[in-house]
Order: sequence, then structure tokens, then C-alpha cells
Amino acid sequence: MSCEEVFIQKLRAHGLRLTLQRKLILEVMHDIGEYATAEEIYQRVQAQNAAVDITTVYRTLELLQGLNLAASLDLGGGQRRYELVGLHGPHHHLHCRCCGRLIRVEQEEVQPLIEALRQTRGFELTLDHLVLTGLCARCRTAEGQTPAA
Amino acid sequence: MSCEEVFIQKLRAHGLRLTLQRKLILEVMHDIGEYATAEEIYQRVQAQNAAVDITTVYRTLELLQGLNLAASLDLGGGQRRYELVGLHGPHHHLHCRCCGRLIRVEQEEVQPLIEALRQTRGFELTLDHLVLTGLCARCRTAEGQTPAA
DNA sequence: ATGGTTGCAAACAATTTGCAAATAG
DNA sequence: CTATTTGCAAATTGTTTGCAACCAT
Repeated sequence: MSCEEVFIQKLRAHGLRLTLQRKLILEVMHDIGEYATAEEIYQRVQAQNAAVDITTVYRTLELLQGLNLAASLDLGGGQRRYELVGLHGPHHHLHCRCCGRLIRVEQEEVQPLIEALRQTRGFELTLDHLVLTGLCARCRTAEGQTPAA
Repeated sequence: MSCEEVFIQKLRAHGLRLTLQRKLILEVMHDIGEYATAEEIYQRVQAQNAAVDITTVYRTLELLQGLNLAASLDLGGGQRRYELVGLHGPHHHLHCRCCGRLIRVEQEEVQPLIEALRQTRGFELTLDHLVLTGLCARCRTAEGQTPAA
């Protein structure tokens, strides 16, 4: 069953309606694949079809999360990011604090840490979207100046 | 050399001035110890002495970061947190997404992951304030309801 | 037809900025 | 003295809300 079909079905099950706007937003998120900001989604939706308000994007994102079709994460910098769930297997991200890039990391790479923290601390790391901040290889190479002087 | 002495010295070195406000903010941050929001610092400063504006708190926090006396991190939720550096050794935090609590984690616990990511990805995790999101032991026990239904 | 949905404008919260008055050195 | 610093008010940015018009069903 395609994303859109699942979406329609879930909407129906809640007495909600399938609008052009919602269809577009879902489509754009599907295209983007990875976590995107409301603004990025908004831009692409506008490119496709004219006057969809950013308010509607926000409302649809909230809706999708309510239906467990999307997840969001906040890397700070006041720009929450959204992604359709189920598109990718469980995975995590490295977040470069220099260039802002998100690098995908598979479950296995992080597994040992997850285990360790569960054992020693009883702390259960968020499985679906753990975000690790640091410097990516590219920025490390390019480094030399202190970012905060 | 105490925090305040270092502060005064660094201020002087940059031709900056030691004001009552700055002294108070430094003192409060020292008291709090762990990462605090501008608002929290502001509240405590007000309790101590009357009318210090929150603008001044923000400006002082920026100043302290510029002098490498404070570091900040953004857990999302639009509330950046600040801490004096050098008060604690290198450490990290577990951030409970349920209760919002910050749990301190020492360097050693995270070391294997740091090594692994450096080797496989060339990614250098931020050493001083890595934040790992998940569910703390307390909230895991209390769990049962899905947070996002 | 009718209740969920939209777009607009206004509200919000955290943070930043402009500027005249206040003050540390 | 006088350049730095402060407090206030206004601007900014990302997001939310109120409400009349709109349109899937």
C-alpha cells in the first residue's frame, strides 16, 4: 500500500478529508525523503502548485504526526524538521554543527552505545531519530579557524 | 584563579567593563552550575538584585561565549541553554524527551561511540556537550501510554 | 448541505537590535 | 570626561490561533 493510500485510509478512519493541499504536502515530503523544515516543504509545495499557505503546511505536519505518519525532531536553531515515517528503516543522524548537514547513520553503528546506556543508566535512547552533533569529515578538514573566537 | 577573576581579567584584556549586572549574571551562572536557560538566569538575577533587563542577560551570555567563558547548547523547544565552561570536566548529557531532565554522563561512557564514528565516518562528535535524547529510567518505568497518539 | 479545511491576519515566544540615558574607568 | 553598557521599545523569526469563507464528502 502506497503512502498516499495509507494516508487516505487513515484520514477516512478519522472522518477527515483529503484535500489538494494535503496531497501535495505528502507528495513533497515523500520526494524530499529526509527530514525537512516546514519552510523547505512550503517552498516546494508552492513551486508545484500556487497559493498554499505555510499555515496549512504546519497544520498538515501536525496532522501527519497525530496519525503517526510523520515524525519531527528539533536540532535547535529554532527550526523543527519533519519526515514521513516508514520511508526508511530505523536510522539516526550526525548533525554537523559547522555546515548544518545531516548525515545518516544506521542502527548498527549506534547499537553499542544504546546497549551501554540502557545497562548502566536505564536510559533508553530514542530509537528512531537520535541526533549526534559534531563536526563532519569535510568541515574537520576545512577547519583551522576557531568558530567562536 | 576564581571565575570572577578570570572574567575581570578577560574583560580588561578586551577593554570591556565590569558592571554590577555582569558580576551578578556570572555569580548566578556559577551557582546554577549546569546548563540553564536565559530565562532561568534572568529570574535568579532579579531575585538577587532588582531591575536587570533580560536583554542584558542575553548580551552578557553572548559576551561570555565570545570570551570562551560560557558554552551554549540548544535542545530544541526554542530555549537555548548556557553554562560556564571549566566548571566541570568534559561531560555530556542524556536528555529525557518525556520529563525534559538533563542527566550528566561522563566522557568514558561515550568514548567508544566517539572513537567508532571517527574511524568509520571521519565524524568528530562534539566533545564538550553532546546531547543524547531518549527516555530516562524514571519515565520508562512510568510509561505505558504512547506520548504521540 | 454541512462540518472539516483553508487563508489571512493577528497573536506568540524567544531572541535581537536601535537608540538615548546612565555609568565604569 | 567619554566610550562602553544598560533599559526600554520595537523588530525578527518560527510557529500557533481565531475566524469567516470555502469545498470535500
